[in-house]
Amino acid sequence: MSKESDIRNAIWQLAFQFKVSSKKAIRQYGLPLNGMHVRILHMIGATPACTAHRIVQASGRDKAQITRLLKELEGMSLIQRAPNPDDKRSQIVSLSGKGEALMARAREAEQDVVTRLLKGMKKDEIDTFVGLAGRMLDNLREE
Amino acid sequence: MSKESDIRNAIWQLAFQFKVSSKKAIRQYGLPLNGMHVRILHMIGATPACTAHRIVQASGRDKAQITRLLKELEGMSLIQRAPNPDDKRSQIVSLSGKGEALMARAREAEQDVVTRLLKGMKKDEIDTFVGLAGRMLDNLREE
DNA sequence: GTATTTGGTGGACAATATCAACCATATTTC
DNA sequence: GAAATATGGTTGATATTGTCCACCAAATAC
Repeated sequence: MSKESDIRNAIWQLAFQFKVSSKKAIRQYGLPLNGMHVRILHMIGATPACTAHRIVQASGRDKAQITRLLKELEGMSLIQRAPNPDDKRSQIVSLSGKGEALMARAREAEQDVVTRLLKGMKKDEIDTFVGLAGRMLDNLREE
Repeated sequence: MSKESDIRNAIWQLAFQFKVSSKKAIRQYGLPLNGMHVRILHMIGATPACTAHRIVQASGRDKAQITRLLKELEGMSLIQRAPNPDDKRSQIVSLSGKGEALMARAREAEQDVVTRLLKGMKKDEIDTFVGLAGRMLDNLREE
């Protein structure tokens, strides 16, 4: 198989299996969340004064998709919105107590997957991988 | 940011951007294919005596999904089916002339993306990346 | 032979992604 | 300051991708 299809395959397969494993782990923990929910909650938890726009930029997803996911999360009482003092068009979203609690468990579940993923990998190998992935990502983005 | 979210992010973002870029390239070439179509056509082209089951195994996707994609591809006259002499339940799928022609162009489009992806990367870095990704994939699969 | 497994199909539906129109506020331009 | 434009966000509509389940027919195991 050519080098091109190797790298293509590596990216697609790894991402797909990782998604499947993560989803399964989250479900085994009995958490009522799907993949995108978890990812967005992560970002909200990690970003101070997080707005929808910030999530759009960080995730690269369509803003309509983000709007809907946020609405769902709010409907599940996992996040709350507060007016943004800097811009009346937008709101600042943050995790609710329930959201924090759920994410604590989600982190455990995901940690299991990452641990499995990285089994037998040395620290510098992981760094190398993340570094190379970052460079590829930059290559695709700058355009 | 922690090492765990680094690797998670690296995988998700890289795969997402790669998918977006590939899709855009395919569309710019004016090809009436979406991501899964291209991936399956690749496999069919590369696999001698390719059956649906083989695609299911190689792709890791649900067999119902594969059935439908194959039906669509057959509807577009990009593939053809022939009886499998080894097993009357299954059929051997192969690219039609039209399918071959389309894939020749799709390969060009994807080649552009891979070239961009790998810009500035040394050959051994690419090998390292593919190797590490393969090990991670094995970790997730063996379970 | 019957029982079980396997390759494949179809229905139903959930999750994810895309595109365009639109509203309210912010920002720029003059 | 008013008009024009840009930005953050929402909604509708629709496409793509993924999942689960029941089922059929042929293959394999017993």
